[in-house]
Amino acid sequence: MADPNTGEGLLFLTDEQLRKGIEAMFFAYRGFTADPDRILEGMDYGRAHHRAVHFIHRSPGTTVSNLLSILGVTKQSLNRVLRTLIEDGLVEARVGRKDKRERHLHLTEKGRTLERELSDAQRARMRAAYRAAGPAAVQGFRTVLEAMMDPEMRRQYQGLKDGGS
Amino acid sequence: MADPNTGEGLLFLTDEQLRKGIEAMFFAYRGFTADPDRILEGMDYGRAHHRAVHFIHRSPGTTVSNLLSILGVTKQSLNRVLRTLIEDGLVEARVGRKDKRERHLHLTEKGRTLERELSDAQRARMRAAYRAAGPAAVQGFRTVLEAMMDPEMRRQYQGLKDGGS
DNA sequence: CTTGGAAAGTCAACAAGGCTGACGTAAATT
DNA sequence: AATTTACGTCAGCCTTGTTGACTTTCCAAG
Repeated sequence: MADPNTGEGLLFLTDEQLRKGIEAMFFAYRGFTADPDRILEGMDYGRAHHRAVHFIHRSPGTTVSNLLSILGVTKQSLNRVLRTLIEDGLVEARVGRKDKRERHLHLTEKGRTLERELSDAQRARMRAAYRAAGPAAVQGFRTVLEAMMDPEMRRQYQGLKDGGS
Repeated sequence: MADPNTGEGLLFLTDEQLRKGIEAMFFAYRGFTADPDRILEGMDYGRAHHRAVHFIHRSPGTTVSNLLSILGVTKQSLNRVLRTLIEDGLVEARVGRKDKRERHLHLTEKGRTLERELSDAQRARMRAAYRAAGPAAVQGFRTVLEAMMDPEMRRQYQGLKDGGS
């Protein structure tokens, strides 16, 4: 056991352990999206609307292209979602003051109500999981997830200043 | 600070921390699926085929209904995927010996080749993340993910005996 | 002041992968 | 013999992603 590659220290890198991690991601993500999905079904909205509402809430006044790069979809795809949200009065698109080509996105009161409903549900599950796992586990959870992201996404994740208007 | 609810010990349960966890899941899952998606694009296959191949590999001889409950989709949806995999010679469906209604699913050599390519890519990212985060973080990662699952999924995740034939 | 190009929006067409409902068949179970 | 189970299939629908082509607006550089 002089060889560090055969020592106990690296047992967490075996293919079997990695497979368990992969499956954990798969099953956990299902749980992660289950509650908002349940709320959304019945309304005319889906997961794509949830994501848009979430990130507009997080960064009020964000522009369309900003949102595009966060969500990683095409503008046509986002536009379809955004249009219904604006038509239904959940989102307001304000023409930029400095650059009038830009649209700064804000939630209306109605939009904030939906956002709260969705995020309350999602946070409730998250909170239960965090509480059950404890602070040390949560720290590890965040560390591994961050290491799994593409560098570009990691930048999106870490830098939330944004804002503007 | 005699009240435990205001102590430092629960700071990891604030809404802000939970929001960070939610976004970490979102961005990490994108990274998680990126590499297999890249391999699959160009072939006639997608993420659904990957999932089927993964779980058939994990539990050779599993039945169709078994797979249905693991993947959580309708039989029509799974059938569309399974049919192409069988037609293309990646998966073999053997009629059950004891119960001839059942189809026991196995990967062919060709199927194993694709499985290996996909899981190698996915494991590579996972391994890099694990290595960067360290064993303690990995332990926490798994603990939190497990706590996030629906109870039913947790059972699927934990009990992998299965097998059959 | 003109113009090139970025930002935003729109139309059309298409694909993957979910879903429901209805129906058929073979085999096991009662 | 009747019912239930496991599986397959046809048809049709929805959401959410894609590409391509085109227009309008408007900032900024020449």
